[in-house]
Amino acid sequence: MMLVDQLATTPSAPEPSKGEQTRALILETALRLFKENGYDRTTMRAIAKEAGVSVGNAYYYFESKEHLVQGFYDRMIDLHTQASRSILADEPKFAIRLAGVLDAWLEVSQPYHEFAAQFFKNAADPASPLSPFSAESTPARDAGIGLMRSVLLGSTAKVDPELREDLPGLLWLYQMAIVLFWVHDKSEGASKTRMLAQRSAPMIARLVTLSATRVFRPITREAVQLFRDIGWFKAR
Amino acid sequence: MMLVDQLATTPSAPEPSKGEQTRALILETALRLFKENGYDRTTMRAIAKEAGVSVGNAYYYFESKEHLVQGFYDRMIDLHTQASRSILADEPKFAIRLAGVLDAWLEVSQPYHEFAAQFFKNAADPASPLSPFSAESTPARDAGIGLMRSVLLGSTAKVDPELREDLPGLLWLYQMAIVLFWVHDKSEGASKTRMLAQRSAPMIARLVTLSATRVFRPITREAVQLFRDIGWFKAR
DNA sequence: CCATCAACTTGAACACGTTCAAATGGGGGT
DNA sequence: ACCCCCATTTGAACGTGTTCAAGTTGATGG
Repeated sequence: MMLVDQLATTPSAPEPSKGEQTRALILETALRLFKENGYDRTTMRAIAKEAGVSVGNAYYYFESKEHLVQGFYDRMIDLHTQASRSILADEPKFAIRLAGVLDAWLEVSQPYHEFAAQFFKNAADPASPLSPFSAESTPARDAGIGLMRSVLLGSTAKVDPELREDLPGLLWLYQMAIVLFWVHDKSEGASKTRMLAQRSAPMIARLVTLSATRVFRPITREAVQLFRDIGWFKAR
Repeated sequence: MMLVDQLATTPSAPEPSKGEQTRALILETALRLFKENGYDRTTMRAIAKEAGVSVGNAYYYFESKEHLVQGFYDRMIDLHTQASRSILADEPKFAIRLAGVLDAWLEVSQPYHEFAAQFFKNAADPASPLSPFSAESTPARDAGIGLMRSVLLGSTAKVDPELREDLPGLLWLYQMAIVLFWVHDKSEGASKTRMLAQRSAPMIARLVTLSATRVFRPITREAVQLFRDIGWFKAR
């Protein structure tokens, strides 16, 4: 009853059924404990106990401990999109838009650096639902690619039309590379990753504009064709 | 006293002490079971039982299940180096040398594809000794970079001198990207990865030669400087 | 020949993620 | 009021990687 009030903060608040309440309670508890104590040190038993339910109940709503992290993913994407809004609205230059979006990501992710590093191994497992390349991550991946699409579309950059459609997917891959570096980055405040993002973004931007020039178009198209042939842009 | 004898064992002088025998027995058994049944499905109890020792005994010689995989790494590097020997001896063109070495890697790794995919999550964990970026993997990493160095040095390619020293480290990174793709590759015989390697290698080669041209030198140097500034070539 | 000591070996015990047969409970049909 | 159904909930039990106090062994010095 009290819980209804607590959880009725959803924007549209459609149906806070009993099950949904329990599910939300477990998820909230899990994310809080993950942030407080880290992923590895947070046991399913602790989550259940803290949420006031049984272990089995947590497994009734979430297939595994990893699946609990999907909720974290969704939240991060939300925060990232929100944090990117202003730069995407105001800035016309592609390089700055790109750098801004990357910086926004680092900003919202910073508090979860340790947590992220801990469960990253699961995310890298090809068989894990947490892998950014997995079918389960399709929504998250599409959201990320969509963000890169608006980085491109809202800019004044001239791009080879052949590349235009597939570029967001490649930019997302570029972002994943930066995330990979970030996870391994132990510098204070991830300053190395920030440097990497701020200085590599203009270089990427230069490559993108170069792709439209006569000399480079063949090379560009060869690369894009290769990505297509290995199924990079296909359903995953 | 006894330790002196035990540790004074030169590479060629065999000193099959009791401990070393047990250690080798456990390692051999583990690698065989890994290959036969996969990493996850091979339990420490099974390894111990098959080797005719106790579980605790296995932990006396290997810190963890993951540490057993270091032996696998070492073996792979050995096989890879050996499989690359002929192409490195005969072929002068950089692109073909690079593609050949990548193909050699795929060839020797193929039988372990499933096994590799299963423990790859551990390898991606920044905290794991199995991470290719970890301190424990320094010998393996150096061997890999060394192989790329001989790909470069034995070729006729002209490279910006500024880049020449650091290029092997970047080529190794390129190889890691291909390995990452390979781990996720579910196509028959990893045909997609083979395609990726065979077609991307010449493109990399073209980029490398372009790096020496007047137009590209500034861009090249900017990129190399960035890698240096984020500590890519530094001790890890 | 014995005592000693460190290298080696043991297997029960621990904490974890996960499973599942059984219990619970509330809402709808009669 | 009753009963049934099924979503929900329970917690003991399983298999795993890992730990550790205790035991065994074999060489060494007396």
